[in-house]
Amino acid sequence: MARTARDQEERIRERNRRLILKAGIDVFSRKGFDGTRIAEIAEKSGLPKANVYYYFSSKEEIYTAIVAHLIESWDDALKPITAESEPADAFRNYVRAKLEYTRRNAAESRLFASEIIHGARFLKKKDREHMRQVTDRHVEVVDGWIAAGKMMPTDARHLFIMLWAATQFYSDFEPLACDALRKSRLKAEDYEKAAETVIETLLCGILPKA
Amino acid sequence: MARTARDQEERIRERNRRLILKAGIDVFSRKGFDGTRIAEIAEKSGLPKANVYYYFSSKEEIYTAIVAHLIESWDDALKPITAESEPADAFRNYVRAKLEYTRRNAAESRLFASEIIHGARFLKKKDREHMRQVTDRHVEVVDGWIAAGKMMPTDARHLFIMLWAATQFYSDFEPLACDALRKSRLKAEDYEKAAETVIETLLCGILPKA
DNA sequence: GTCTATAGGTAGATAGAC
DNA sequence: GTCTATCTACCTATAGAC
Repeated sequence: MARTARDQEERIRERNRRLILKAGIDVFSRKGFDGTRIAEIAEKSGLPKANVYYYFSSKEEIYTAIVAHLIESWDDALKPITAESEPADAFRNYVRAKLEYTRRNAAESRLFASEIIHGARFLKKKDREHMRQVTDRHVEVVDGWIAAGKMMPTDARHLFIMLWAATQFYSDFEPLACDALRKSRLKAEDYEKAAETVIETLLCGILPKA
Repeated sequence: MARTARDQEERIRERNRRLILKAGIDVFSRKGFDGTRIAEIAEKSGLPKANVYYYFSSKEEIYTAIVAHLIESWDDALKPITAESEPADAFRNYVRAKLEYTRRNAAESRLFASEIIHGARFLKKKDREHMRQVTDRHVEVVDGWIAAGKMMPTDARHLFIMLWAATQFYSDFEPLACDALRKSRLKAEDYEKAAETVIETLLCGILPKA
């Protein structure tokens, strides 16, 4: 009986934390850290403001919890780059997975972009180091492909920056992407066309083969 | 005599407005719109806070003045794309000019990026329309090159998004670029290497020529 | 665990003397 | 045109009853 009651409380805690984080992603991504009001996060999550402070001791704590969580989530999207795969397949899958992920998690993506643009004030050293190491591993794989003659010699680090930039753009800078495409909103098919263009350009370039 | 005095006042006005806008770019780009304090802009420009309000009636007015101005400035960087030039030369020049511009105006670039990420709240309709038209003209040129067999068939709009994304990234997301390149700060030579990688990939792709 | 009320501090904007 | 003092509003965070 005591057992059940405690479980019940634990479930409520878990649920409320989730509600707060979800609302936080929404508000932080639209207003930025300083523009965000705890009152709005409270409202969005259906809790009184004081309850938000019961679960998180400060605005910063909510924010950093969100940032730390989304960095973890990215590791999945980056898995296609392994030494066993062929470069063309690996990059195709990478670009598709990354675009699909940012499309489905546009708010998180924007929140992170804003955090970086404003100097990565709240990005934990540990998380940055993790990202650096993931990049290092991918660079090694690409350098291996180049050494094996499977790819043209290229700077792998700049190559990954290019792919990251191109795939993030559609969600992070959606108003610009909409303007450039002359659409009022981006749909799944626009992301599909984006993937095609990025992949085709990346693999073959734009000059005629002649 | 009255003439000289008025000119003198006009010069002072011009100078102070400039000082405020310059300080504004610095602070807004680091802290975002809501994170920025007028007191800090005043301090940076060497004026008392009340004087800032003498020249601009609100925080928003300073901010929108900055945004409107930097959109104009970009037109120059985009000039290399004209129908008379060859695609390879045009893109080479475009990428170089754009990277050079963002490197030299990193703060403005970040300010604009932050504005877009947070929904382009303060971007004037007129300015957006101007940007759309510039894109349209460039798309026409590229489509012409494709029709003339000077380029592989590609979606020109997505192609420009890709170039814009890749060239903005180094200044806008400098902390990420530094991490990816394993450098503590970006120098001119890093932008040079970026230009090479982007141009080479764009023109020829990464697959071996067989 | 939940919630009302409020303390405490800060920042945008203005009044008004010089 | 310049600047000090201040008004007003709002927001983070907490106290303390239930």
